[in-house]
Amino acid sequence: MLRDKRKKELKQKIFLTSIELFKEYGYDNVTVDKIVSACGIAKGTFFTYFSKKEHVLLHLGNSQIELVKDIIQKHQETHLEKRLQLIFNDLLTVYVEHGDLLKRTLSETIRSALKEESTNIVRFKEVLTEIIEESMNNGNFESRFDPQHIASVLVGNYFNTLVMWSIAESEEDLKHIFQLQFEIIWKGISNNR
Amino acid sequence: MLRDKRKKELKQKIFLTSIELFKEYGYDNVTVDKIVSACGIAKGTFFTYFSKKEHVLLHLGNSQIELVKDIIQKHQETHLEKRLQLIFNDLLTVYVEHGDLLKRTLSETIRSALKEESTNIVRFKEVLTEIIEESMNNGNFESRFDPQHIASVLVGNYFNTLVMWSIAESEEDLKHIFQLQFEIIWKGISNNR
DNA sequence: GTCTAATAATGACTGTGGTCATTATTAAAA
DNA sequence: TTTTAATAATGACCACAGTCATTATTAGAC
Repeated sequence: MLRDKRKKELKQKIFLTSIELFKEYGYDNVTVDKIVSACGIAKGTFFTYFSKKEHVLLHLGNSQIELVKDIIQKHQETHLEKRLQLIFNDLLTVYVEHGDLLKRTLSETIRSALKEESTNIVRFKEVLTEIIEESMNNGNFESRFDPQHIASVLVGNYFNTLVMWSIAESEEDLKHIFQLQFEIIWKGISNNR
Repeated sequence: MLRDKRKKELKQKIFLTSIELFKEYGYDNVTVDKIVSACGIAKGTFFTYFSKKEHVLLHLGNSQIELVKDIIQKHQETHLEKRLQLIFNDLLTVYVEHGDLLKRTLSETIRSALKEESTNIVRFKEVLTEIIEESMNNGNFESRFDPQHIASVLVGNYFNTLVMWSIAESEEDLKHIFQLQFEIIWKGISNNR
């Protein structure tokens, strides 16, 4: 149907325009009115596509999480540790590309996870749980811990790294810090005694 | 000075009244006007004490973090693992006491950490770093990892547990889940090979 | 092509967070 | 006690996110 196509296009247009403006002027300095006039639409229209202004950022976050599946497909490494490292590495890359918007997206992702539906983070955890179980079933990985909790710890560490890095404004490489912390976690996860 | 005492009292009054109202009606359903009329003050006065409505929640979060030092003093256990468990356990207790407000406080804590100053989480991490270093210097604890990163992983896991638990609305006991994940992390941290 | 039902766009309007110039209060100086 | 300078309280006011009754557009039925 033509209508559906147009809708997708318009949503995308609003999304891209918003992001562009956010990057240029900062989230707080961009009013919905500005977005709307930049798109050449009425204010109400914006809200038929994104019920809240913040939801534009969530859309950004979501599209990242959508990527998780692709990224996982991409890295068919059998060694779980290596595979996880590759996956997280790709995710961090995508996140960092959005520079300053990262912080805002990050807090909106967490906030929405805590408020409304937004299964976002939960889905992420589920996907990780799956590949951990898969590795366990294939005999490529052993652990005395529950895949659920392992996945939870991994996700927690991922977000923690992003948050801590953002706060610190550290010059240190994000991926490097993640690597260091992943090492600690991995030692805890794996069966090496 | 008399003035200073009154200021503290008023701030506390605004704080307590707000929290009470939030618990009764939910954060979003309590307008600043309502708080203000419940306190018998003018709107502007509210904002001389809390520059944003959300800052009331941060005050709640902060006062928790302030507790960290007391809690640490309280548990002078020499065995680091045990000591950390006791500390986190106390923190979780305090947090959970605020029930539904927990989620909102949590996301505001993270959000503010990412936005403004709010060294909150950073301070928490620093305090943990200190006691880890202390234990290392006393020879009570050995690890091949950097205290900074260990503390970071611990803090990450603490918040992660809270977030995941809040999202899941799990009936499972928060402390139990934390315990399971702490076990994983601790195995990663400690020198046992 | 016309009619109709469903869906989308519109923008005046509202509620609420937050500001700021003005007024009131206090602590200390004269 | 009076004066003065600093600080706090006030509430009319503003900006902006989000709503909703109304209008315009589209897809399909006939």
